[in-house]
Amino acid sequence: MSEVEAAPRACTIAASLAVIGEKWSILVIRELSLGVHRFDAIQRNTGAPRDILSSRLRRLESEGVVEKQLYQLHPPRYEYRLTEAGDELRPILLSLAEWGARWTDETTHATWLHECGAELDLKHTCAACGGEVTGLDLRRRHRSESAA
Amino acid sequence: MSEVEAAPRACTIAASLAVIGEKWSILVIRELSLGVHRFDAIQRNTGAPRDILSSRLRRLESEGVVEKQLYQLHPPRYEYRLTEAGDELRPILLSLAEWGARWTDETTHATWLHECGAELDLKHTCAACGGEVTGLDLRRRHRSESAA
DNA sequence: CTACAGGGTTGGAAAAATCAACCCTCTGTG
DNA sequence: CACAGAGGGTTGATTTTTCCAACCCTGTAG
Repeated sequence: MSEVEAAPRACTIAASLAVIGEKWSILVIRELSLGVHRFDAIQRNTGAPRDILSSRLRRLESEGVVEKQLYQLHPPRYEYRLTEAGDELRPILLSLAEWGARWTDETTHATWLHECGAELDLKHTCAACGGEVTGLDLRRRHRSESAA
Repeated sequence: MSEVEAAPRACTIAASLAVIGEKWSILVIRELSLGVHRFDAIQRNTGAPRDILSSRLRRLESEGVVEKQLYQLHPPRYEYRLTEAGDELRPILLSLAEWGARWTDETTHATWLHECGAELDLKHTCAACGGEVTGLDLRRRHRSESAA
């Protein structure tokens, strides 16, 4: 009778998706990354419905990824900026951009360039050993134990 | 007069999301990356409803990210594997995993380790200049012109 | 004969996303 | 003053997705 009931795998990929995995969220973050900070412009550039955009911005704000800043009183006007946590989503955007360029047949889109002028071509290396990261090696380790 | 009608930004991030951006898709790809290839196990490990999983696998297959392989006749049984395109989604998974570990308060999850034994800590560098990639620099360049 | 593995499909209920229209505060124009 | 536009949303009705539980089918094990 020990019904183990098989919970889904708890992992940080799922945890990330719980924050930014809803429809439109990543495109909103893309716009903020590109320096577009206002509701109307974000709405136009992403194509998200206004009500959904409103809801996503609130969600991202409550998750600490986005900050709302008053830039004018009378009438109050806000703009949205990435927090540090939001800024660190950049590698995700870059990886998505690169994959899409390589594996989708978008031909009319803009190209992503690195500041050096070269077309986006990322290398992902392990900060510890310097080796290229190829495998996905999951190991269970409960981090709460290091908190004494 | 000239109604520009402001189409949303065409970009490869959006193109990628059109392929893998639906709910559960990335978790399915995570499982395949981890070597879990069968319907039931993917269903248990992700927590996705069976009908949705079925629909996602078909979608990913038709997008060329996943391949369905018969591993037994009588009764016919299939397993799912990543194609080369699917395999190259790995950097996206890794970036998501890393961000989640740093910015979400998941404490009971497993940790991702590189094969060298160190905890996941990625460096993203430009293959051309070797410099760390920090900016997101979008430039319009129509690629169809180089196809003569 | 019954149970279980494996891989799904089906129908109905619940939740999300979409769309169009509206609201509110100002500022600028005639 | 009246009206339009910028900017940032909200509201209500409709359509799509998701979710859930139950079912189906083939074959093996007890």
